[in-house]
Amino acid sequence: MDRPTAFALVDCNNFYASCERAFDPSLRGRPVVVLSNNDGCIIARSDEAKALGIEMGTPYYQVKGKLKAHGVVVFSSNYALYGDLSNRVMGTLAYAAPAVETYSIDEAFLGLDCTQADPQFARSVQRLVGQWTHIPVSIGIAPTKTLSKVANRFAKRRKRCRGVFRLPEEELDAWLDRVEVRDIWGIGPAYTRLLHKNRVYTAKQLRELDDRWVRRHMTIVGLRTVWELRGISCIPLDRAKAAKANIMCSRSFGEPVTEKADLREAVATFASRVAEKLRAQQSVAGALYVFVTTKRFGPGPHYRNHATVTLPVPTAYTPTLVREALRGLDGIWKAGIRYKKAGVMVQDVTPAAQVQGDLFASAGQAQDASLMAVMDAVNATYGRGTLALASTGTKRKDWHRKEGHRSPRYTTRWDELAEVRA
DNA sequence: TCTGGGGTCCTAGGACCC
DNA sequence: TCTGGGGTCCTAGGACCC
Repeated sequence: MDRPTAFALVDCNNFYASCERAFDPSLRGRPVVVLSNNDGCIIARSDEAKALGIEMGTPYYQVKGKLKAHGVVVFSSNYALYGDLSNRVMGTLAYAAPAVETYSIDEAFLGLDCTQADPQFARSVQRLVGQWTHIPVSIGIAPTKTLSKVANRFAKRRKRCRGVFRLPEEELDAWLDRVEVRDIWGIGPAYTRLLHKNRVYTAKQLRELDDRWVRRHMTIVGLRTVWELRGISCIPLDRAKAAKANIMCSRSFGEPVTEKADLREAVATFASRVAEKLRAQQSVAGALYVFVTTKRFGPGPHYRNHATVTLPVPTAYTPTLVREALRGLDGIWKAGIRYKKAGVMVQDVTPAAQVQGDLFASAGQAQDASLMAVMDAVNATYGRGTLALASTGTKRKDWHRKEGHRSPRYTTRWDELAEVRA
């Protein structure tokens, strides 16, 4: 179904909170919130928690007392659980509908033909997901993806819709008049400011804007949004999820890190996690990026420093990625700084199949190695030059051209500690 | 004291080549 | 002496998403 006649956006309600609830029915009807990494801030709220006026993204410490006073059940996040339940929801959707695009951990677009573009069908999907996964979902139906997002908002907010809403094409103007521009998919804070400055406040006004003006000030992306609001589908259903072009693993630290050994351990962990993700999508990376930052809030100075390391050979081999990440870290680490966050990102990611030789096979061998074993290997080889790697033989077309950019062997770049605007 | 962790796409401008 | 233009690749930065 390349050209569906309509789209449905299926969105899990309060997903993380619903996941916790799916496993503990006694939580039904009670306010639930889920916290981010390090229990830093609130990233999910059940309806009951929302009703108490608890805002998304609020730092936990600011509302701790309030949560306690209202008997709110608080969870640290459990991404393994959420990922698992997400897979079950998506699996159910794939069973129920012919064309599914998994858009995020808690959202999917369905491509609908003319027999399915009605609330009846959506209701049956909603029921099935509820029965099979215990996750409540809302479904918005409309002629384009952007409008299905709008429809989904109404599905969620209008109680009598019970989570299903089809945007009536005949009355589009009247409905879009009630949608603020900031609530449109694709319109963020910067475009909201720009549009307000030009006295555009609603989706209806946005879709009446002149194409040339939109193109000039909001790029082609903004123009697509405007056309989609007019009911012209510009963003197709994308059923195959593409391999990631960048893969990152980063964390904020609960306590500031000042010891180099601690930072090395963290960066080694991030690099090995990245290597796992890389292998999971059958890819190898050509470069990696390491960064460290101080805290972002409160009085300065705030610093961010980073290094890019071009790998001699694209690889997904854990010890190599860990070693190179540590090499990058060594270039940017400075004593006497309280680091609050660090991360590793691999770039220039290509399918492993494009690189001949046994690079990928050898990567697999490291897959089950414990982090300690990896660290041992790293420590054994670190600073002694290269770890023995498979041949560089390759038939990749653009490889030889790119090869020119890869000399000398390590094109490591690191910047002086840069002050970040507070 | 305490503030998430991922990603994508587009554009402008400079380097370089012919 | 005068003085080109088209094309590609790369990078940084800005916008957005969940």
